[in-house]
Amino acid sequence: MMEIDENDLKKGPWTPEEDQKLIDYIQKHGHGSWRALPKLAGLNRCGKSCRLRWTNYLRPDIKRGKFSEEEEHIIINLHAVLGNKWSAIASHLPGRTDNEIKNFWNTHLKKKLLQMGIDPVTHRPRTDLDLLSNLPQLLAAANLANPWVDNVLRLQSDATQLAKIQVLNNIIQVLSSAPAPNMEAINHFRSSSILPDQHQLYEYLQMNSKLEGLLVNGSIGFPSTHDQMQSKLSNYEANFQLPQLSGDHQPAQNIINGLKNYTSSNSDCVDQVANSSYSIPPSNVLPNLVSASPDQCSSIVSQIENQINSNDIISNDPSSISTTFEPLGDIMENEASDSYWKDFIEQASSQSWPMS
DNA sequence: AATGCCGCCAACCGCGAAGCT
DNA sequence: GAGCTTCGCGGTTGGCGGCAT
Repeated sequence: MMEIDENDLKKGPWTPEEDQKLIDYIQKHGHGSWRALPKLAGLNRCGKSCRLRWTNYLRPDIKRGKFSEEEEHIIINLHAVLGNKWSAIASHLPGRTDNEIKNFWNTHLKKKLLQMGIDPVTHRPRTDLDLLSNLPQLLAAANLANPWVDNVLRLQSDATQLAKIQVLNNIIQVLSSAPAPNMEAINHFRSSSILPDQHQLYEYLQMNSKLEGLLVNGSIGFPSTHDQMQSKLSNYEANFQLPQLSGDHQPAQNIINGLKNYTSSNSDCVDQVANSSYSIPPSNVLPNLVSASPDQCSSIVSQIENQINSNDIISNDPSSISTTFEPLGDIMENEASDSYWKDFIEQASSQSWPMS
């Protein structure tokens, strides 16, 4: 425990006597040179150890005890902007030291954010999926010819519908992660006249995690039946109470309505595929598929793939969302019976998203 | 009661920046 | 400008206490 280093300087925990010596000396003389201080104060410690003891523990203006909820919010929000700049964060919290904040972050806040589904490093919703980068595989999945399924041809068209739903599922994930607070967004708020308070920003972070949780918490990240899909959407709708940061939530509502309508009108398809021996793999582990589809299905899929490749829409950059929807809209236009699909894509792409 | 595990947090360590000669 | 010293920061360590077995 207690240790003496090679220069006979004491290390380890400070005794009350040592604390008192340090306090007395600094109150009388100020700390001056930390290197010279221990000798002058009669302490058998190195200057660095004295400085740390003073700045992290003995300073009279130190606030001890539990962090308040407001302090928590401030730390989280500042961390989103500043990263691990503990001293910079501490400067916004009178009475708190960088060491204390760092410890609090590592032992409490980090876990809390993870539990909320927020990546404590990026402050964006955690996602194990590579979102739109799965799109080509996903769409290829519509071109099904699963050797384990007897009624391959019927399932092929069903799977096409299902793939679309999963595309929408991914779109929601992209949208829900798009407005995650980042440097730019927070700076925007700072300079704007609609500066939100810390609580609003915090609620906003929580909202992101709710969205993500609803979408990815399922065992395979996708509702397996029509009923589950509808139930998920209802939950999503019920939870969709974004803080009023910068306007309406119409895009999100459109998406929810769109998915509800779409899954309603295709409930047979969703249930059939889900209940068949064809199982929907996790969206990030799509199977290798053999092309053997009816003309219509095959043609749609290849068009989608071509469009995706030619428009280079695979991106994790949230700012690319609006352009992402444009080629999809064009593609869907070719399927006359799915005019709603196109409307939905257009609606989603034409509306701006809060904070984006 | 003894033991092991785990979370918390004070303290240490290493490194880079700033200041001084 | 180079070399040395001092300071401050962020990452890591290790002791302590609480809890489970």
